[in-house]
Amino acid sequence: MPDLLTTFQQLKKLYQLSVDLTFKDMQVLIGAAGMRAFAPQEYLMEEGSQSRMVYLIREGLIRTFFVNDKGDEITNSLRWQNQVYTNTDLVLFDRPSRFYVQALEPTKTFTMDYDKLQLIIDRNPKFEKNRKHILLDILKQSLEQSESFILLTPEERYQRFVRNRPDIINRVPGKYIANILGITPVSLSRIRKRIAEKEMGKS
Amino acid sequence: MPDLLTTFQQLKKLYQLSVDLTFKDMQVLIGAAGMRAFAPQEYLMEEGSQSRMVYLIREGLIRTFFVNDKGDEITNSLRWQNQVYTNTDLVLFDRPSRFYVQALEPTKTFTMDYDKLQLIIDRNPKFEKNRKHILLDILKQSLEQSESFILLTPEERYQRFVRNRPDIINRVPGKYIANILGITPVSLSRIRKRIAEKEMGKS
DNA sequence: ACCCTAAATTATCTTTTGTTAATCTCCGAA
DNA sequence: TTCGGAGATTAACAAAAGATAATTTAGGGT
Repeated sequence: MPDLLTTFQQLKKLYQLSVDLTFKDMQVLIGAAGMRAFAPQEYLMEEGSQSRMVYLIREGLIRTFFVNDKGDEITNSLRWQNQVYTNTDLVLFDRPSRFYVQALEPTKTFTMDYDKLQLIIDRNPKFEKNRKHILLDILKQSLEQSESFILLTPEERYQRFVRNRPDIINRVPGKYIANILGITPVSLSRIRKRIAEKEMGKS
Repeated sequence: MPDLLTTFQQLKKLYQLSVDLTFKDMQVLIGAAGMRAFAPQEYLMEEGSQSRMVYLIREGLIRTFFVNDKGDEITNSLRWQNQVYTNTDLVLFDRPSRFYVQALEPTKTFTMDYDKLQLIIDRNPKFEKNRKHILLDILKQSLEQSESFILLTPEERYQRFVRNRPDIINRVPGKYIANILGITPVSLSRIRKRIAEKEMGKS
């Protein structure tokens, strides 16, 4: 059994949940939730899925990707501990998922159907205030990503990624990082080399 | 005075508002709203603004931009008729605006303070159902933009822009379009030339 | 109709990226 | 321990983008 209290405190901080939300409130949610573990390479979801499952990642790391015209997999996001994944295509936009979702590490999740989650939140006014936060979190990330493409060069995007997610960079194959930065793995390799050479020059 | 009924019907369609929302409901909102017109080049908002004003554009076109380290203006979005602009930095993320907002055409808007708008929505349950739609619309646009940077080349992004916004392309200086596509105006010019040459070859 | 200015295009050169293929490295399974 | 394979790096070349500056185009104001 995971350390639920720790999980709760991390979540509260991460999503800036209101102070009067207690561990007991959280237990209502957790009591109604399922649990599911995924082995590396295993899929949480596939293209075309109409799943309305919400996953809270307790441990591990997942990637989402789509398959382009040429048949290549293009990774477009990573999620890890304490983050939420749900099929936004279906839940927000009423269309089947365009993505595959795959565990990259042994991954443990809480699971709950989206509609059931909404029901519980509806019935408990304490949750109401916090409902927006996860949606806002997704929006914030997305806005930041768009901005980074407009404002930064690929090299700068990589450096920002390293700075913002130093813990993640060593857990994920570089080719997935490259996709997320909008470049090829070969180009990422060259960028790394350039940066290393600059670092040399400095010291 | 604008044709409010037409505006209402357009909005209802654009944001997929619920069918039982009547023109009369809308008039409650409009009655509480102010109006403001902007001349071309005039600013709706400047960097550092703590304005909580929500603008509904009745007519015209605006751009948002930031100023980078070098002092260049980088346009990062365009909004036009029936779209909403608000200082998302402040309203969503509690920080002063990083953007300037400028009218590019003679622009007429409805205006209302964000908090007042929320109050009215709170008091009228008919609006409640529809509250999410504008936020979702922003999110959808942002997700699509991020995706386009990961999946498409600059040339493909331009072609998608032309296809999706044929009406806008002729109303806006190309340099702003270039910014939004994440490329330089010079590069946009070359892309246009390449495309024109390909079109030649076809016919 | 003319001028002025901003925007767009073109030219030139440098830098970066994409593409493809070869090589290298490392880790896990047998 | 060895072998196989995936991922990373490197190489070589073509294509595209960035930077800067010169030139052309187009539109607004007088």
